[in-house]
Amino acid sequence: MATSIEDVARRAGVSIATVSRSLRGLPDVAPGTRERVFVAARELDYVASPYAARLASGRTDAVGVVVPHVTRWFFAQAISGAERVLREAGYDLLLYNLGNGAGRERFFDRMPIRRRVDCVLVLCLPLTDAEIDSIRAMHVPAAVIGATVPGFASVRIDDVGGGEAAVAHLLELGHRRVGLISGAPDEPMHFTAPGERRRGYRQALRSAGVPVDPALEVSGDFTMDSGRVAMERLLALDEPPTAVFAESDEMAFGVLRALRAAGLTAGRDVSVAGFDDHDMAELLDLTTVAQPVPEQGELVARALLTALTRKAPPPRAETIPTRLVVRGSTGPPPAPAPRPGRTR
Amino acid sequence: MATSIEDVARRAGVSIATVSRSLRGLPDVAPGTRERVFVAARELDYVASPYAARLASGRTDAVGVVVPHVTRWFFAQAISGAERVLREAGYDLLLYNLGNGAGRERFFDRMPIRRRVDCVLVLCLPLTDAEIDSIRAMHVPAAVIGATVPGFASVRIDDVGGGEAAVAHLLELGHRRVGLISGAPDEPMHFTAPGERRRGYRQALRSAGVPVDPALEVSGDFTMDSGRVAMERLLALDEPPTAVFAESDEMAFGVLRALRAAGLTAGRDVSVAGFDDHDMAELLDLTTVAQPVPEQGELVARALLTALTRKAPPPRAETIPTRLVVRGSTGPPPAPAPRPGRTR
DNA sequence: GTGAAAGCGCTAACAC
DNA sequence: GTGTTAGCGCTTTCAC
Repeated sequence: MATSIEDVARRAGVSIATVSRSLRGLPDVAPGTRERVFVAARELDYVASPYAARLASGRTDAVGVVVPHVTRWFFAQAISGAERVLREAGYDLLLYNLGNGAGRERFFDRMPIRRRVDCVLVLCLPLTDAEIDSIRAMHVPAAVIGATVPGFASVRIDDVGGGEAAVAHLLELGHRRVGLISGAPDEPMHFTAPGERRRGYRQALRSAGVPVDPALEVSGDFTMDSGRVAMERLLALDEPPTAVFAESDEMAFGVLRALRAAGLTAGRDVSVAGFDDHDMAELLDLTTVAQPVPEQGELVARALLTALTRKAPPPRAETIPTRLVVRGSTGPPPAPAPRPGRTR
Repeated sequence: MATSIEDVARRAGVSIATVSRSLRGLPDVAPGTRERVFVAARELDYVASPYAARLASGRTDAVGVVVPHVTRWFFAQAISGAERVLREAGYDLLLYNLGNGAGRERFFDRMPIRRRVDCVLVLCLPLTDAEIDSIRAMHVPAAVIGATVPGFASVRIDDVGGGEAAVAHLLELGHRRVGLISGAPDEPMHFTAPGERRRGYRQALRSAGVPVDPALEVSGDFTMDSGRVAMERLLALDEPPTAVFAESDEMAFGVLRALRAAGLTAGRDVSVAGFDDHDMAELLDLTTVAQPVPEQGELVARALLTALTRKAPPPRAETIPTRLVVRGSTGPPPAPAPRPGRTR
């Protein structure tokens, strides 16, 4: 078997209690003793069994990270940020990738995460009430990104402000018919981004004295393909918009695709603004609202660590700012308006 | 505290051994007894403590997954494939995201993964000999994707064939000056993809009777930006290539960017072929060599599970085929050759 | 400052 | 088919 704490104790000529204390850096160990233990441990290439430690201490030193899809840009970014701070703090990261709907159901049904983590980080954005209850039933600190859940710590961006900035930019360029491609505002999913970005869109219109036209608002589901379909719908309108704000870059990519298919050029014929500043946004020259995703992962991880150490500090909901990145996909409306008439 | 196996035993009127056997589905339990145990467990909402089980059984039922960057498309895809089969098989997935070079060094130095997993899946492609030794020292089954390591199970694609197919396609279109943008062939990293894709490139040229011109081969490092820089170098040649094969889509994206910056159109002025079939390849209309990444993750995970159950089946190195996907970024060379002269 | 000993909550022999 | 019991390898009191 692997070398155990007893082997180290024997070699260092001390008791296993002293070995435990020394190696964990606890006080009340004479410097010389500690040194002898370190040497013995090194010589034996000793590593404490984490599972034995967990059993004895009651702590798991592990955090569960639940994501819908590791493959989606946003989640991968968030995980990497969270992983860094958790790992640094000595925590193990148990990954639960939900995948499809069936996987999601299975997870919340069986809760395989129970009893194996000290806290949970749920990046699974649209959370139903039942799912939230399942997490709550674990009785460990929990945190989310991009949503606000009572009792959970959370980190999110200023979605309203971001949406407003994007649309204000389009309006400043002279656009008056600005389309919106929103994510699905499923309720009660506690996923507030779609609704808030839309609020930002409307607020910007109102501030500019431009009437809100429901015909210009189309729903997608945050995938590229849904963006393409939505844009096709907008292009089919009698009076298509001269600019579009997509609530995510991936949907904006779909918009770009629809434009190309229609023989239109982004930034000239139709302006397009996205949201996220996806890695590919720069390549595609997409104007977008940048949000620092790895940083959100870091922040939420730190919030979790805080919840773990201190005595019940009420979970905070942090909001961090976004930044408009103007690129080539937005420009003034085409000189000869596609149709001279205005709705009103 | 949480409800323990004793609570269940008491409630079901049996011993803890019977509870253990019943819940784990072991034989030699009377159906009625098992049922009573199940009911009691359900009523108490009992979940066995995984860590106690690990201590007692010696198995960890966990696998460590080591990746350089979760955020890179390839790794995220591979993880999702592997996660699915591991989770289904009841394994926990411990994620180790190396991040930067420092993180990598720290990991292989401290090996925080020791004693906590039954096997390791290393997606960390370019592996040094020292790193491989660190993994070996764990004395658990290990597997890799995209490389071949003695003693480790592995899954990879036919890189030579893929590269050859891409370049053959370009040659068939009539191109005679075909550039190569390769990944860095760092040795001894055991990461064979760059070299093999290059071999495919050269093989295709030779088969077509086109001489290999070292001036047309430039190195990148698999990032988009390195692809952009490499393409700029190729465009600066006296006789720039009319077609380019990039060893990864991300580098090909950089190529597309360089072309646009130079006022050139992909597929008309210069043909571009990539490798991977990245999510964005379709949007960017990039001809590429598709490789099934999640499937590779699944396969390698299954190989690991096999290594875990059966008695030492010698680790296999599997190779799976690729598929050429022709899109708009490749076409015949421009009719009036940029420069009429030919090298030879 | 250090050691002895009692668990932590299971699994796995072994006995019945 | 079921129960008893001895660990698994630590942490944590509590003495000294």
